[in-house]
Amino acid sequence: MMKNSTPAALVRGPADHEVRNQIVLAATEHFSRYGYEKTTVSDLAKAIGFSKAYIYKFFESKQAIGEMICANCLGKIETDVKAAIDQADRPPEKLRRMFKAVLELSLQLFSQDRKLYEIATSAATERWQSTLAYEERIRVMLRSILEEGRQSGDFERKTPLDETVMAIYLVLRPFLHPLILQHSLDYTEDAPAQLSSLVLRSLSP
Amino acid sequence: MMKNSTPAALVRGPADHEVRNQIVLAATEHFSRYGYEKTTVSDLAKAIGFSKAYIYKFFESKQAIGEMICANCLGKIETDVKAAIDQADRPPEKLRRMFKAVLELSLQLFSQDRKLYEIATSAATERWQSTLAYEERIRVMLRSILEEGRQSGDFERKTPLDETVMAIYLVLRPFLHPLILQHSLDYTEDAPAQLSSLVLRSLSP
DNA sequence: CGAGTGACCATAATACCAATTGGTCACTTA
DNA sequence: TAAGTGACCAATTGGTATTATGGTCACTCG
Repeated sequence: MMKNSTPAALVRGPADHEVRNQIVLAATEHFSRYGYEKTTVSDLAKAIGFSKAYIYKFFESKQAIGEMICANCLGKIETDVKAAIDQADRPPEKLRRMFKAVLELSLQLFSQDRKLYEIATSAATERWQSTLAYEERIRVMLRSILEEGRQSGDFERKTPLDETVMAIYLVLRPFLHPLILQHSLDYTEDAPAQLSSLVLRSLSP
Repeated sequence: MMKNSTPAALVRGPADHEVRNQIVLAATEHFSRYGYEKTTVSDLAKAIGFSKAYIYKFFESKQAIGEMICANCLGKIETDVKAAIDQADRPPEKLRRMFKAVLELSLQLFSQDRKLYEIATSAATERWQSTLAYEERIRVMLRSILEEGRQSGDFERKTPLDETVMAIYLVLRPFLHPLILQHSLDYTEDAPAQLSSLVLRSLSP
């Protein structure tokens, strides 16, 4: 099991350096092919033709490398979710798409990049920064849809915004959190539609 | 890991027998003190002064004994939730209390009977009958509140009842499912109030 | 016949030791 | 000095020999 101290600088040494990219590249390759646990830091070193010690000039720990890869992964999902939202122009539809996209993309990671999914699972379970940041960004997206909807008159304005954001986030969470998602597979078919409908009903002015 | 075939008779031999009760009693004691895994069938046999083989005259397997204890446990929660609901007289308040009670009681089991909680976790993860039945009973409770609320005019009547039941169940699930609840501890403070408010807003006619 | 069991089996858990692994540091070399 | 490393350590992990466990069955005995 890994440590998870709170502030912890994850990277060190030269911030923008060719070798850092090589490490990230090799790690992405290895982690997604053999898995995070099965990949040793020496493997990564060998892959880029340097010694293991040199890797630690760039990253605080193996977990730090994992966090980087995980952050990329979640960043990809976030971008795609944003794209899905942008395809709609009215807040209610945006919210529907957000639910649908979050679930589909998470599920896709689960079924197509199982190894990376395992990293995401560890990250969520052990509260890596990458996950915390991702969750926060999801809440921000949620809030901005709500704000837009309140402005446009699509959504009610009485309930405190923070509370609404949190409540909807809690509804979405089982399909965001990799570990929980694994235990919600039975419901992935209808959940996004049913839940976003429920949420939208609750938002009606 | 344990098997989990679908229909499986869990008990066998004489349905109502002194020894069966002794077994259940001893199992409750042992499981909640030492945990399900750490308790061997021989331990139970020793506790009631019979041989291990005799226990198998009453139960199909060790898991079957676990299911019985788990069912008792969940049955207790269900009863208490029912009691909490009955304290309110109007459907909206019933629903609020249901959310609150479900979370409080699950949380209580988690913090006070950790060992039994572990059985419930296995049961939920491996889909024991006891869990499936419990979940179904929760949905039934939900539905009856909804029906009452629709009849009384407190709740809207447009959305198909089944869909509403399912959606609300999905909202509640993270706090019902022992494994998921463990990963939702951060939210237990405000979740029931916020979520039941959201759900009630969605039910308003 | 029926309550109850000892002996038995396949598999799962455990205990144990050797090999790896994450991580550091003094050191080389260009 | 800065890029890069071999050698080293404490802690995990992997492999394995052994034990314990879930479960069955032919059998006893009253």
